[in-house]
Amino acid sequence: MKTSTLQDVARVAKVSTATVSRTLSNPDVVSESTRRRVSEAVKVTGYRINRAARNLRTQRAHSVLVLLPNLANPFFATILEGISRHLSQLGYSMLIASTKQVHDSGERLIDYLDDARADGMIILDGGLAPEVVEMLAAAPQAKRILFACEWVDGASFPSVRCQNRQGARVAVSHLYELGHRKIAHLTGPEGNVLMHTRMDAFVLEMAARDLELKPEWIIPGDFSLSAGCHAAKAWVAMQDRPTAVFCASDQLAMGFIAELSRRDVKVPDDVSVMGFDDIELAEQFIPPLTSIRQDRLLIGETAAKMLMERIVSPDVEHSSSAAVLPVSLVTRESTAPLVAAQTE
Amino acid sequence: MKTSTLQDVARVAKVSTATVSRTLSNPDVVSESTRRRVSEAVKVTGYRINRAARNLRTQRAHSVLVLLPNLANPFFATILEGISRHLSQLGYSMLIASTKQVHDSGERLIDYLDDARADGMIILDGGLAPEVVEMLAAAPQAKRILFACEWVDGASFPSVRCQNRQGARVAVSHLYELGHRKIAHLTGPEGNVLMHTRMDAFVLEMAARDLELKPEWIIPGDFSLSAGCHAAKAWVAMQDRPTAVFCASDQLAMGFIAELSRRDVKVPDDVSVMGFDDIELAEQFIPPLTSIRQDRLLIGETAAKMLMERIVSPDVEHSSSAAVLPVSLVTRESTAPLVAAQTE
DNA sequence: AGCGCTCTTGCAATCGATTACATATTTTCT
DNA sequence: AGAAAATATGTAATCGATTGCAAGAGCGCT
Repeated sequence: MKTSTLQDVARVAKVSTATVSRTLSNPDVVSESTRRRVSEAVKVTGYRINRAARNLRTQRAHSVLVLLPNLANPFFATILEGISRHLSQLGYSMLIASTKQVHDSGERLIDYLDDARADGMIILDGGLAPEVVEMLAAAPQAKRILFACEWVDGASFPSVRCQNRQGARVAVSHLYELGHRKIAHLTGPEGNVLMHTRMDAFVLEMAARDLELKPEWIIPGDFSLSAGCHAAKAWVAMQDRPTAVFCASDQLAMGFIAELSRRDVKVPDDVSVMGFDDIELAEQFIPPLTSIRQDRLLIGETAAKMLMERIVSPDVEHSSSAAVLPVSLVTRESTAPLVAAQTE
Repeated sequence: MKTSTLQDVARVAKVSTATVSRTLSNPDVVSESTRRRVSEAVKVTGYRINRAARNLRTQRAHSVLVLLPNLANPFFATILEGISRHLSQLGYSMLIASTKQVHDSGERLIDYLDDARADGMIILDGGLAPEVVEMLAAAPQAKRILFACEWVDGASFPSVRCQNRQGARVAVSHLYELGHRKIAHLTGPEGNVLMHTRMDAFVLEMAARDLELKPEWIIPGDFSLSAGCHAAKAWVAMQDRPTAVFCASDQLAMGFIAELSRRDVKVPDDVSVMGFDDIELAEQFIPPLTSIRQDRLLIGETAAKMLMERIVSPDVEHSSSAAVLPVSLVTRESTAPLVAAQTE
């Protein structure tokens, strides 16, 4: 009933435990005949390696911690899927925790790396407290930490991100080509790197095209549906209304459109709206949402890949410290050419 | 730079490693004075326990595997949050894998329990292949497996679920009280336990109220948005249209409403629609969705709690083998009283 | 035959914590 | 005072796999 150990296999195969271990982890060094005997013995005994023992001996946890701001945000699910896919290929497991929870429990993040629970860490939260970031950066394990999606300006951790600036540029360009000249931007939360990056690129692109940009056309939000609703009220109240709104997230766009439709403002007839992220729901929304697509599966896989490279060979110099993944415009029905009626 | 071990602490505190270990895990048995000396030494050395070593010695992984059908489904996020919350309180970690991925990688589920990677397993997927279920049930570790949300009929694993039948009854009752007599049910995927349970309870409740139920009013679906869209087409095509539709999930309801609105059918004016689950989005949807609420955080916490009890004391008889959590009706704007126009 | 080489294999130490058992010390009770 | 009980601490085995080192076997070459 008890699971069998290397010793059991060794006994059955009539070899030493060393030989069994080698057969399993490095088959080339053992002879053909013992290899067969051992394989047979493994089958007979139903041997499964004991990971706790291996982890202790090899000083590896064979798992990676993924840290999210908030587990309940569907945006992260596909990224996790990508991470998990790559990790399990390499025999690694994925541990999940939320920054909030870790913080509340009084645990220090670095402990996960310190106490042999995880070999590395993928952080999807750029909003860590500065003292936490500093502590991580100073730790000897800092090389096994990687940021994905979000990042911390000034810190030197490797990261995976999408072309946020390019996304904002493409968005403006798309709306411009539809004839829009008065374009607003509904932003993410103050202090968030993505919010700043996207807003910054938006402002620059507007300027590059010589488009007027009234201060009130930068509407502060926070990526959430309800912020989108609030923004809709602000938009309605403007005397000089933009004819198109570029939202920093799909959720914002959905909230914005939902509130407008409650007030009988039609999208895209009365105003064009686009989002960012291209979450699953964007396609099903009414109207289907024009958005900037991020390949979240690829983000996850790339993050896992980069991190694992650094874990497996900590000493080699790793080329790129930031992978920037492409975004693309997905045109759907929430944006439309400017019509005369709107400009009146 | 190397992390310090029990030995280091023992040396500094001038006691044996045994004493240090006791001080940390069972402080009551050591004297006040050594306790202080050890605590001091722990602080000085910056000691962190090595979990791999402890896991090996105690034969515990101090982690639990959570198995989902699909990581990308936002429905599970809150449940995970609940599980993780409870686990981390007890110093346990949460490992995540998707059934599909495990299957594709050729790994056997039971291996996670066998090889000291996890002490227990919470399965959120009732659709496991029968041979997999059988294998799990036959394993000596079967007592450390628990199902949540979904379950497998006939298998004897403990489980956590919500009052699915009660939910269906409350739904019919709600629509009935609004005056509806012709009520359709849009189901989940064929073969899914939730689908069958909810449909079954729906049919019984309709019969109990002596309401007519045409076969075509049971519309097959699969919990997804797009199935909802298809169902809407079916509804439009009916000669004798139900005035209310009870959907087996919120996503179904949203897809259903979205497609109707494309065809200028108004909800709730022309037809009342309600969902099941009360996902975050239900409230933001247009119109805000009437639904049957499941407390997903509680489901997660309860599942973790029940499983941990069984892991910590495997020998005591555990009272309830199935926790059934309450559901509640959340009335919003997608359901309305029947009006004369609809009956024509 | 004897030497050196390669290829296999075994011995035994090791990773770092836990804990049964033994021992030393103090307290309690008659 | 002396025995018994209670308390505190140390000794050393143990969990199960990995791996440096040494040794044996087999081979070719001079």
